[in-house]
Amino acid sequence: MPTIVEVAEQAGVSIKTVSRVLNNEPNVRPETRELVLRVAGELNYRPKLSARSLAGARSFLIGLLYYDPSAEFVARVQRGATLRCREAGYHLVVEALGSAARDVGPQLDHMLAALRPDGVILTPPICDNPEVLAAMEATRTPCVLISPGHQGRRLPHVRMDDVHAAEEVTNLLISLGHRQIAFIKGASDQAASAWRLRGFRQAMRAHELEVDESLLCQGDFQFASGEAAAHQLLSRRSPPTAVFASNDDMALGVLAAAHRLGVQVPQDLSVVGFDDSPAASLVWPALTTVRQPLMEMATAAVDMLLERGGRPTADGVQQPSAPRVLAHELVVRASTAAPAKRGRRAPGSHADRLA
Amino acid sequence: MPTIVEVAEQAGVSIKTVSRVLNNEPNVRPETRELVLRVAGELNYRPKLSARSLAGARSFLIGLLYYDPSAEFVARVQRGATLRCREAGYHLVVEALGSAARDVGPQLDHMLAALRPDGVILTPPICDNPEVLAAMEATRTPCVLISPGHQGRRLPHVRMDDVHAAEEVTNLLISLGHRQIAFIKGASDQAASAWRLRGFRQAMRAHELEVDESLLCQGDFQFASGEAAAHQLLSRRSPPTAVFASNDDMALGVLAAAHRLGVQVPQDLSVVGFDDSPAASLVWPALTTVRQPLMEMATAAVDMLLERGGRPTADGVQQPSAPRVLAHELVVRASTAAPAKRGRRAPGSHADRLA
DNA sequence: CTGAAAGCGCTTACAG
DNA sequence: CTGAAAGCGCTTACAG
Repeated sequence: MPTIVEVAEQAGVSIKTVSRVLNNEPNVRPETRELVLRVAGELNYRPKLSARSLAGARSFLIGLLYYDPSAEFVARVQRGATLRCREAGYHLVVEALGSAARDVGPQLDHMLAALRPDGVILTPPICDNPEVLAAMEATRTPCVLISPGHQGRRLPHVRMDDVHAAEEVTNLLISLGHRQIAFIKGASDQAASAWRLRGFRQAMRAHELEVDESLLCQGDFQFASGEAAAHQLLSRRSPPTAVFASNDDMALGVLAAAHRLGVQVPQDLSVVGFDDSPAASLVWPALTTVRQPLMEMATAAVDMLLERGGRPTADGVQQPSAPRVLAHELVVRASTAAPAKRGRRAPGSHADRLA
Repeated sequence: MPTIVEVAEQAGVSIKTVSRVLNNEPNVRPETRELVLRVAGELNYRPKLSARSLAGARSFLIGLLYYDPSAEFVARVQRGATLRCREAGYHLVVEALGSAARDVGPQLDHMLAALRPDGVILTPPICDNPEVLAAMEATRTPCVLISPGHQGRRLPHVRMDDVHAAEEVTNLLISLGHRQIAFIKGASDQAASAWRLRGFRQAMRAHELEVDESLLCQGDFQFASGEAAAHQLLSRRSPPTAVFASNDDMALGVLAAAHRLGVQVPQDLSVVGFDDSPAASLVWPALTTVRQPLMEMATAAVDMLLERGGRPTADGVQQPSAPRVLAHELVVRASTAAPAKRGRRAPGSHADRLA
């Protein structure tokens, strides 16, 4: 493998000039630049990362830290991050943090000290882990959080608007004619759960519909909790005509329960999820849901990191990047429809008055 | 951040001795070793990877290359690989190769030249890409392939026994009493498709059952192809009582088609998939399928890489590691059952004679 | 616009 | 069992 010395010799310049050309620094005569570029190309020269990293201030490494999120989540984030990294000449080092939240700090310290990444991307739920956040600050490693909860919102982050998305979902159901809408909450320790519930409530209020608190079920983002909630909801005297589950896995549980109970979806029951997981389009009927712009969020995160990590601004001040909120997409599929005319609504219910 | 010099000064030894201790080299007095370890611990010293990499022969980096496999596949492989890497003091650099198979070579060259990973893990389908394999050989980078097709089987690799797994699936159906078993093939350009089909044929032959070639459908591993195949199969005069789809996505398609046509699963039709994707346990009825030991395959791959990358053997010869075949698991769930007694079998069929 | 020197923080060969 | 020297392949700060 050729080194910078060989390129310099072949081109008849100093290694410093080669370095300047390869790093796109100014103050090189166009002809010199071209010459160096040509020689480097001929020799198929690639600067060695470890040498650049040791000599310079950058490591050209971005860390991606995660712990047990859904496979789909990691995969999408990762794809966005690796693509953007490659464009910028960076590389992505991933680290799946061990399950024991206890020793997450040491694990991180080790990784940061050994690798000295120029930035780190943190995904839920570890982007809300105080120990992780503390380790990042202690080592002064720039980081960007993806979809953080309340904890992380004071740090640079990129997210979507969960509240607004949940409003849109609710509006869709209302516009189809649904009034008895059940809502299955997500895990209570995740911020997204609260935001999605808030969106649901806001949309209902905006349409002057009262939220029937008995139609609010506690779930935990798992399939089984959606299934259990649906069993309970569908065996009521006056079952809801629509169920808004806080994520797709729970919505799939609702679907399974409906199948088992002989409740037709979407004729007898509309079902909506959240996430647009792969399974959402693989089940029958395909699930109406919300697509998170995960790839876009990841590329934005890399951009934010590189902006920070790049040359300091003219005035030498590093502005902490402002949060970015990316657009989501309501994906309407086959699991939603207008409620059947001859519903089994309870007489005198709020819904009846509206109908 | 402390450097090796500071540790050496504090401990009153040379940096070479510190280096020896940290690398677990022999020829250090136990007391000296302990002293250095204590000082290093107090200073919270971590050797910088770029310096070790530049000075030494190892980069402590393992590359994981993939291109567009299922999210679940990457996630499982990656989790196994990162965990094992951490244990060994290594780090995992992932690279999602661009979609254009054309410039995969240059992308790889760049990555290998810049990073100089001590080894690379290749996943399907790029572990069968001749250009990729050529780039690996050209740079003499050790690599281990995960589940390669015929192309890659001459290189070090780790895989499961697809043929045997498919036999087991088929045996299960036969033992339940099925005789009219349909098989949906996978994408014809993937080796796993052929292996799974072979397992099916072998099991049928072992039970002296004839394979009805009209019950063999061409699929492509996608949901839609399974759905289409099922529509065709279920509208036959004498529909099969069981369908063996070469992967879960197609099996989910079969499930969807069955639902739509009012065919009860598993009462009227048993359905089996392959992969144990997350959706497999999220649909109703939950899918009987085969779980690939992906995490285990990944840790084995890292082990094989580290063995090669480690100190050369006593005789200085680097033995190419032998392939490793890891155990899979047949996961029996709710989508399989004995066929209904009053089947709609065609009179005089082979199945009738056996029944 | 260009270059000679020093140095990043380790490991490698070598010497004792 | 231990260490002084050289060097890995780049970038940084400086000088011209």
